[in-house]
Amino acid sequence: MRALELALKAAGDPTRTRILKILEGGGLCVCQVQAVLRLAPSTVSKHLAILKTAGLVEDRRDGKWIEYALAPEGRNRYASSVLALLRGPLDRDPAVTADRKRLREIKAIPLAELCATTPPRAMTVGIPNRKGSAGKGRSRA
Amino acid sequence: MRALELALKAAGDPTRTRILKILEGGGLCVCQVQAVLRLAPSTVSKHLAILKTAGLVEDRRDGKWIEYALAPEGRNRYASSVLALLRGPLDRDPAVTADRKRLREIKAIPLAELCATTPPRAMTVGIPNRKGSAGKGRSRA
DNA sequence: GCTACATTTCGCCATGTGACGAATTGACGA
DNA sequence: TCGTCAATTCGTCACATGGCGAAATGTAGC
Repeated sequence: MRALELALKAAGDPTRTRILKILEGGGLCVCQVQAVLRLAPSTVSKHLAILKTAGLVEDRRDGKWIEYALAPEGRNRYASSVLALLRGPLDRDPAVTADRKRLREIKAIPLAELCATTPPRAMTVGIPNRKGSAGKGRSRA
Repeated sequence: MRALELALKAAGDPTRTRILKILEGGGLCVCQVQAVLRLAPSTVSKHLAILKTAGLVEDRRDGKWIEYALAPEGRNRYASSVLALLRGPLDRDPAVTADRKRLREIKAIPLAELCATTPPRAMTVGIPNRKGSAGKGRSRA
């Protein structure tokens, strides 16, 4: 039961669903995923690790980058089913289409340039990162 | 995206998976589910509420009991898919077969008798349930 | 109306999870 | 060899979740 549970829980998180949906267009390196989601690298990395443990994605080193892609059919019985479940119906979801749009822009940028501009806050245009009020998790004193 | 997320998260919990699997044999009232799972009524009720919110189950009042059953096909697009996902492959899972065995025993008991004997400790063989101290989750210092 | 009782809601505690920044790891290229 | 930099791991915080018991809810039957 554990394997199915892992797959369902992995896919049941909105951030990870977003990741799976943008990976439908093909494998991406971590910094590309990060650029689309606009989350901290450590956060993205953890989500990817969870998806990998659940068998939903696979990683492959490509030079200095690591590419993540949806797990191929047959790799994991439950994974394939869960991925199939996401395949069609969410394509009209605003969050998904927005991420896809952003992904297209990001794919146009060479990897070296994209990753270099990630740390400061290159394309995180609309996201002031909210000081500690209620935005996300962080809130120093 | 919310609907799919709810369905996946609801099904991604082991206790709720157990519930869904025992409901595959047909609708059950809360006290029957509780007797199979051997969990507190409030806990079972909460799980059922989550499954209902996710569209995976439906409830129907039947006299003084409330019967829960798997949601029929077509009721909720994602729910049907998720339920289908659970349908076959888990049938060999030890936890699932054990629950099914227990369910058969429990179905043999008339509802009035079953529910009446639930509070003290009818078939909760290994579960004393004494007030305060002997519980499980609560182990005060 | 009142009682009985199946179920739900509420309040609580322990644990899990998602987010972050800082520090660590591991390839590539100078 | 050593620095650089993508990615991961570690430590922490705020919040969500699962479990319980006690109290509230609502229906059936008196």
